[in-house]
Amino acid sequence: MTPPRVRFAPSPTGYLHVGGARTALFNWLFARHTGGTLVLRIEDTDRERSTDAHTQVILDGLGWLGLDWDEGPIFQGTLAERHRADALRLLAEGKAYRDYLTADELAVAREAATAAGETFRFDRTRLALPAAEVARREAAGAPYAVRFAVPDAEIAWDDAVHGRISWQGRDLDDFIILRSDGSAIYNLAVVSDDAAMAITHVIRGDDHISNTPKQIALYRALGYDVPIFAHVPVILGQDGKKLSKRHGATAIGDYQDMGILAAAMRNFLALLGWSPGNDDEILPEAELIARFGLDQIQSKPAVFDTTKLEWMNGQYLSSLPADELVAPVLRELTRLGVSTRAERVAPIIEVVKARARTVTMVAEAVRVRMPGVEIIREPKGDALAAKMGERFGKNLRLATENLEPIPEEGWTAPELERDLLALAEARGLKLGDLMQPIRVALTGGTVSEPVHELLAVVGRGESLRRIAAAIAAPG
RNA sequence: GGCGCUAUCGUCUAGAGGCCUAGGACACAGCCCUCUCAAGGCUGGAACACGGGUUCGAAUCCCGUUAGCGCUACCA
Repeated sequence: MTPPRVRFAPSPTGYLHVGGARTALFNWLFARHTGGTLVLRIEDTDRERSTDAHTQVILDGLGWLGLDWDEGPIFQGTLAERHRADALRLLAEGKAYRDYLTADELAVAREAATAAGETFRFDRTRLALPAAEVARREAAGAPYAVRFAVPDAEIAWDDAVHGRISWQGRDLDDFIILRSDGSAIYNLAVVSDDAAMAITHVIRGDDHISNTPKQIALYRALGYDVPIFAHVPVILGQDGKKLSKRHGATAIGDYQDMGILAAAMRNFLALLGWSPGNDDEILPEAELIARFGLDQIQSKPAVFDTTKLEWMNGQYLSSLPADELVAPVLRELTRLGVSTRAERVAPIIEVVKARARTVTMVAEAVRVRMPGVEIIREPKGDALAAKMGERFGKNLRLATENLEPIPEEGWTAPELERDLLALAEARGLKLGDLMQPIRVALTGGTVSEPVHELLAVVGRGESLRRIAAAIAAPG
């Protein structure tokens, strides 16, 4: 069996939507799983709305997700001649016909039908102009559109995700394949391209189901092999409506900005509408590729759950080595206006990553642990100081007395832990009463990694300075 | 309106006639661990849209109803 050829064909009329990204991911997983070829085709035939900037955003988004392609990007705009030739061939073979009706005349007919409470249908016999009028317009060189004569027969296919889907040709209008300006309409262009590119599996959004019978009719009329279709359901927002800007982040770039890791995004998107068949949730790239299959794609739409995405991101944050997080964290720190180096940041990431759900949270935690930065006092930190009253400052002074003698070389997590534990023991202090004030002094808040690790990562000088400041300016 | 698609916990899903008094994950609640918070562990509440069939037996097959969504362009 020859390896499959699939394609991802976005329109550069906007950013890369999560739905589009998932379609791309499914195509990519299928290609990688089967050893097939993924073609990237940019469908830029809508000249009004297509822009190079959008194309770039889409390419960037795919790159961020780690999705690569084997052929392309091919710009559909450059293929117009072949589209036209296919349409003209259909015309020559009598499988399509000229329609001299102008767009305005068509609109009038449509309105009339709607006003009469009827369903508007393009009726070949009823709407067609009288022969004399056709001849007159033809002689005058009037522009015409080309309509495909849909055969009155059953059009059915075995969809890889939905099973058998069947339509009656008579339920389809004779649709236009060539505009009066000579350019091809989407349905024809897609068929022409997919056939020319020898695409074997069309994996695309559910919203194309109703285009499929038209396209199959076109494949048949043109004598091309009909590919296998796999229609992937749409992604919905929390309210069950199609995911849109109203729901907040929908562009793939938004998630990058939110501090989502590409690996987590990929994993999450894969599980949205696809299942490996068992209870596994965390599936690294290789696993995804190994287990992916069209038949495990869900046939109903899925609601996008940002909370679960963040949970998954937290899982990746915890398990990924700090080294792999340095780049995204550095990127985020730059956005926060902090410039630093990888060597400084890596050890801090190591101790804070387990507690974070997003790269943004990691970056913020890293920032707070760097010398000379301003500490933002959190309400909980103040509340603790207030609750402890005098003991807050007293315990901090006690801690200082014990920590100050520790030399720079001894300022390590194990050493500090031993020292702090001994102090609490000696003074009969509850561990929390000793540790929490230090935590508040160093971070402003009540949550962090274990205090000895925190002290180690912040460093001797900065730690002592922050504790002193907290003693001087209590809650 | 017509045509088509879909229907398991709040959400993502497992389930391809008996293994289902329906399993897992997120979220939620409680407990454990613990200097805090995460993580982790344990426990709990929570679903087969409805109605008919078929069958010894149905979440699983068929039909209908309801609901949601998509298309119905000289957009893609």
